Amino acid sequence: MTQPKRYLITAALPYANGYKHIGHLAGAYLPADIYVRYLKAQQRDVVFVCGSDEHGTAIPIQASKEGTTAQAIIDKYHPLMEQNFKDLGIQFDIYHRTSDPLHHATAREFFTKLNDAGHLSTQTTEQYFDEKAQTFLADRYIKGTCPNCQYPAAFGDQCEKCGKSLSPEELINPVSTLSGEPPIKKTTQHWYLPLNRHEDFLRKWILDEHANDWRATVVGQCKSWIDGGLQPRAVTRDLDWGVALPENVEGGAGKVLYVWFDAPIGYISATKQWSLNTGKDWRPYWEDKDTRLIHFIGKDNIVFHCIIFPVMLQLHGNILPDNVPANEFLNLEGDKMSTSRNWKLDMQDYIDDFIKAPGGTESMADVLRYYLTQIAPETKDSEFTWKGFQDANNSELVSILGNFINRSLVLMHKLCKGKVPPLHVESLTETDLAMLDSFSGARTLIENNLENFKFREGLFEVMAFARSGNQYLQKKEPWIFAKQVDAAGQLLPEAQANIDNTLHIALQLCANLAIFIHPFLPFTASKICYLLKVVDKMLLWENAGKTKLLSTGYSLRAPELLFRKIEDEEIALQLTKLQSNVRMDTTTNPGAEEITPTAPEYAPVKESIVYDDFAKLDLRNGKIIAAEKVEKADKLLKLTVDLGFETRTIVSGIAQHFQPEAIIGKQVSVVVNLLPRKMRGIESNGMILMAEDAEGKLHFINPEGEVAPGSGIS
RNA sequence: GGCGAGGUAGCUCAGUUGGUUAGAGCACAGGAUUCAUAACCCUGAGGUCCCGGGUUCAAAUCCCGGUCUCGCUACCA
Repeated sequence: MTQPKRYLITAALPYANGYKHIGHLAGAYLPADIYVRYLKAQQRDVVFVCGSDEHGTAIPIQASKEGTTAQAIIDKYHPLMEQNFKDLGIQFDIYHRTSDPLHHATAREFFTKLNDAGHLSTQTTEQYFDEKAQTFLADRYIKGTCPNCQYPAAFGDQCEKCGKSLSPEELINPVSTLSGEPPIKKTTQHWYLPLNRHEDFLRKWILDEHANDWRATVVGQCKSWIDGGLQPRAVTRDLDWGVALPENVEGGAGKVLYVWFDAPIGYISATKQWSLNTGKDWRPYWEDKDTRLIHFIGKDNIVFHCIIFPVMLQLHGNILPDNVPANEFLNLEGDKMSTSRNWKLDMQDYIDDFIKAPGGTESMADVLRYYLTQIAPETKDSEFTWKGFQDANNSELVSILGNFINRSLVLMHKLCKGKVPPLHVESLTETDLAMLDSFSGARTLIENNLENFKFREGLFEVMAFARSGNQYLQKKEPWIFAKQVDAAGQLLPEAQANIDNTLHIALQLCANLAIFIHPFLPFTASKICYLLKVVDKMLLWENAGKTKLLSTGYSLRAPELLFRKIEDEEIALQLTKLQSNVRMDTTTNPGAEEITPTAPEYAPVKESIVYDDFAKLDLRNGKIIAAEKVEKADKLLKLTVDLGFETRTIVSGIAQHFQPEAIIGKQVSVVVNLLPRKMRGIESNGMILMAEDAEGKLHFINPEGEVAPGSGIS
């Protein structure tokens, strides 16, 4: 593989609606940072871009939760996230934001170019518009009389009574469910990215050309999408938060770009901002074929970075990504990380507890980087446990890496007067030579792993190198030679030569360790440099594997410990904290995800109703007398419910929460005057009321004691 | 239900195009040692390679069926 002229590395734009957790860190930012640091150590031309994704509907939703404005939300979280990354040593060349005017201009330009060239399709429709609410109405927000069966409360997409699919235009006397007013018709036009036109290109590019060099899970996911048939995807939407369409675009007023379209363009605007900051040209990074573009993301983002954005880039005349090393998910203590349940570890929390707390150090950032790299979900989901974290620190960082550096320096101070001892070539043993020989081999191993995005294995090789240092010292036993003295108490010259050689080599190994560990643990690498009294420039990769990095006679600093032990109490504290935090705090830090718009966790309180509206509902107590799973549906249970006056079949979407056998005999609350509806071929006559808790689990709503089936509820 | 990725030691994971006795780190046990943060070093124990068939001289690896986990998707009024 020939080396490209330059690299552009991106890490998924974090969504600016709350703190990001360590799953995000392990999935995208940390591997990206390791890769970038390695490339930079190689002195390659590389730009590492990232930034906050500040559009989409989740931002205004978060704003209403926090009782503030969308702008205030992004202004709050953008700097916080930027600082979190800094504290953990994630070293972006630019951390931009999509609310920046430069981004808006870039995204508009991108849209315009595609639109002018005819790469977007449009669809103009007359859509119902609620003047009172000042918004276009989605189909299900419109009600009216069904043209088919005259049922007066049919929805805009389907009549509940006769089951006929409808469009809002067919409804007689349509009414907005938001305001209750008759909506007016307003012409609206939307733009679409016709992905279906590019199926051949995607098939060839991904399934042929990258079948082997991309991760299996990435290719598989793409294949699944392509085989499923690609559909045109709406690029615009009627919303007031986002990148407004260019003014000269006819019919574009009041519309913004869909967040999935504008967010990845954020990589380009970030590069432009970097260009403004540094005076370097941004264009080659996005246009020159000699640039290698790499997107680091989590697996939830595969479709955007492998299907949609590449199509956009290709149409716009940009280069395509060379690889998209998507990671799987990171679980926490036996369970999926969840923001809504607060089962997670935020970067901010880790920083507060281990780095910025009294007695905290920067090196604790490296401990997290170490453990997260060691368990990186490169091929399958993996799990963060506090015990694992403690073990990784105490048994590996402290005992192997930290200990080797420390014992080398201590021995050197005790046996070599605090200076790098000379190398006595004539007295080198086989062990010495083998050790020296292994330096370059270690470099090659680590290098190959890093080039192929195998960070877990790369880090393992670094530790293996440190371990070999311990074995070396053990074999050479300089502390034994230190006892070989003559009658006058003077150390024998052969013994001194042997000691000198051992420590000379051990110290050169320390210097190499600094270089090798640097992409992974940058703070540790700097600290080793400090102890060895060398400048950070030594960390350049060209020095890796060299055996003469430290010059003879150079005096080094007194040893300081690189890592401290993590006590059981600290781990217990974190576990307690995790448990006690569950379910609290559901009002802040909502759905954390990049690019993909998210659904609200709390629906806003609905429009007030009068008592008569409520009285229309007929709610009854019922008893489940039979339950079975509906075929070919994951979520549906077919229930037979005794309502006293009759027995009904009701289909309910609760299969993932209850075993059919376990709910027989349960009392339930039923809406009995809901019109029948067919689901998976079975007619459902009513609806079971359920409560959803913070964990998303469903619970029946039922009376405290036994109440006769058919009894009214009000 | 459809599609995709996985299931290998107590834990985290390697296992290239089938090829001796399936590997590593950590944890665990025993030993040795004392320069080092009760650290290191050596040795060892520990496996139904998810299950069942099939192909083959030979299967963790290839094929078929099943099962479990995760993700996407459909079903949720």
